[in-house]
Amino acid sequence: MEEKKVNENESNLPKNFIKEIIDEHNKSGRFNNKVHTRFPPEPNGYLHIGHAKSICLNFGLAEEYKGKCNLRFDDTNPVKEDVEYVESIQTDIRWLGFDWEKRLYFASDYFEQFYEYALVLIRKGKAYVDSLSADEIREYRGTPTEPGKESPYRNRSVEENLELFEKMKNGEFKDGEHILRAKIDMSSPNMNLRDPAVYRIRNTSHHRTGDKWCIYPMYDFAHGFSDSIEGITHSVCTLEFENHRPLYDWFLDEVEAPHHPQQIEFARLNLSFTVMSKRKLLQLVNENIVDGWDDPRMPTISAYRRRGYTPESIRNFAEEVGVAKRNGVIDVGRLEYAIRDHLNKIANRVMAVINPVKLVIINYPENVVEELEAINNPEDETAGKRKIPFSKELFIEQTDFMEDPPRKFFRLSPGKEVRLRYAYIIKCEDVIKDDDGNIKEIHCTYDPETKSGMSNSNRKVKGTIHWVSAQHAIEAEVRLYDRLFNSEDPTGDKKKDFLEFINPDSLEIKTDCKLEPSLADAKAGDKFQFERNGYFCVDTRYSKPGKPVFNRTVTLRDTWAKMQNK
RNA sequence: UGUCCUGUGGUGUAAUUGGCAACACGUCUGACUCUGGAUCAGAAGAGUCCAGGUUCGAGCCCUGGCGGGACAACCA
Repeated sequence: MEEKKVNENESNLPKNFIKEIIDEHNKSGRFNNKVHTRFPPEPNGYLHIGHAKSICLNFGLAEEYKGKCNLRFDDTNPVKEDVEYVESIQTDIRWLGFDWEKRLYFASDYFEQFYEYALVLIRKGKAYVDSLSADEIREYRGTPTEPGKESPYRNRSVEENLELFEKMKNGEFKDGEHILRAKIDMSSPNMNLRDPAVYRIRNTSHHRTGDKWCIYPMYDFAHGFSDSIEGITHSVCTLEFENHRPLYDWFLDEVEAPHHPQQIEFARLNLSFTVMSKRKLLQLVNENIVDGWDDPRMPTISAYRRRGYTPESIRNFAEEVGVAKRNGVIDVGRLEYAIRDHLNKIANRVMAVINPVKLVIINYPENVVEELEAINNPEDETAGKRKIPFSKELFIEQTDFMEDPPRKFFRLSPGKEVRLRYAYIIKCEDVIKDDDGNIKEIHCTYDPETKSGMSNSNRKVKGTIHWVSAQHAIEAEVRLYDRLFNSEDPTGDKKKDFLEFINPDSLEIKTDCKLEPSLADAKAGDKFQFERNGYFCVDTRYSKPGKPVFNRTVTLRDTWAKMQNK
């Protein structure tokens, strides 16, 4: 047999258009076969799953091509930014499993250098101080289909521009009084080239540079230079910056920057049933529609972490959805698939009853407790086994019993048999109700010959249900989370606000759940599969010793529920 | 009535650069099962936005349409 040889420098991951561009660069030697990327968040909010895609892309590319990836905060707008965010962002990236090593940078570290570049432009006659108001500038800019017109201040002398810019820097003006603009082309069909703003006056202190500056550079000016200074080869960003690329290149060319990176744009992640814009997420937080940035219903990385998602699942998801330039929407079901897939392999199984109803085995002796053996994870032998107590009185799931069952109902109903997982086959003999007709207890008999593992325990029954011994059960609160929106595209309806699509049932709190006793010492963040229910984790905020709170990460695939929906 | 980007099963990505459209999720069968989970076996589903052209041969190339997206912050 001929062995397939895999080139060590070539990964087995699928190619995307960015890797193809990199391959071409490597072939032509444009960047000396180096790959150096960066993830450049603005510290003005929490990272969400869309950022996760970008993080996986940038760090992933670096890893794959044996290059490096920097973390750089794009902190050029002090009025919106905050140190709280620079902390959370680092936490989230580390949690995802990426390492920027010593390369933690801030655009604000380069303010001095940026200022020098601005002077170069002014001296070349490529930038000027404009004294129009913001409103006037907008009017002069024209529209996408009409050319703009030049500012009356456009032809100030270099000397005057230098002097004015100096005064801007020295804090001699109020916000908005003047602005430094690049002198390009007011009639360019690309709006970004119509004399874009370069430096604006902000008499605001910056979270890192304090009061040293009262002028701050704009994104387009600062970003390319930051990339250049750091030796970035491939500056990967989202599609909306496509029209900015000519400007990115213009700045670098005009100051004759020694290193000129390649900007590459890809389609940002859109998820169905989800809103992703920072503004809208902030609104959900501010209006207390959710319980903070890390509310498990949010699409933020911190929320997914709290909800029980694993870094691996998010990275797999990012790899699976791929990278392209076409805008599309990914089905949230894919994210849910990714976390089920991972948790299936690593989460220990456990029995927990979320909506309990009492079940009494009338022919089982009082005061007897059996210790039954249960498998922790059928997908992982090394997870071992544990003991579960069994006794006369149990709790089972309300939904596992029906007085009047439909066809194909494999669970318990009067006169029918079912297996209690890891225990016996039981038969429903009687149903005890209160005066209002609510089921209080279900009475069953058990067959002692059918204990799990016994030689003649192989009798076939249609269903197996989970249970918890009543006297041994520990009580817990369980939070059942569902999608935050009940519309596939909450922002797609122009006539309705996205808040009208909030799913009123996105959180259901169950307070009298009964769990098997092994869960007594579960710690915050621990993840389990509640058999036949879903994956759950111990909440990191509300769970207290002796008063545990579990979050539902995701349900199990449920073909029974699917059948019922038809 | 501009510029740039983009159109491939329901969804998302591929197609060794011109050679029978593949993979994943989803959907549907069936098997297995002490989780209606997982697993296994299989199926349906696109002829690649449209119309021309080049070619023995086009999802890939050319021409012209049509659809979708982005751009008018002193945000990033």
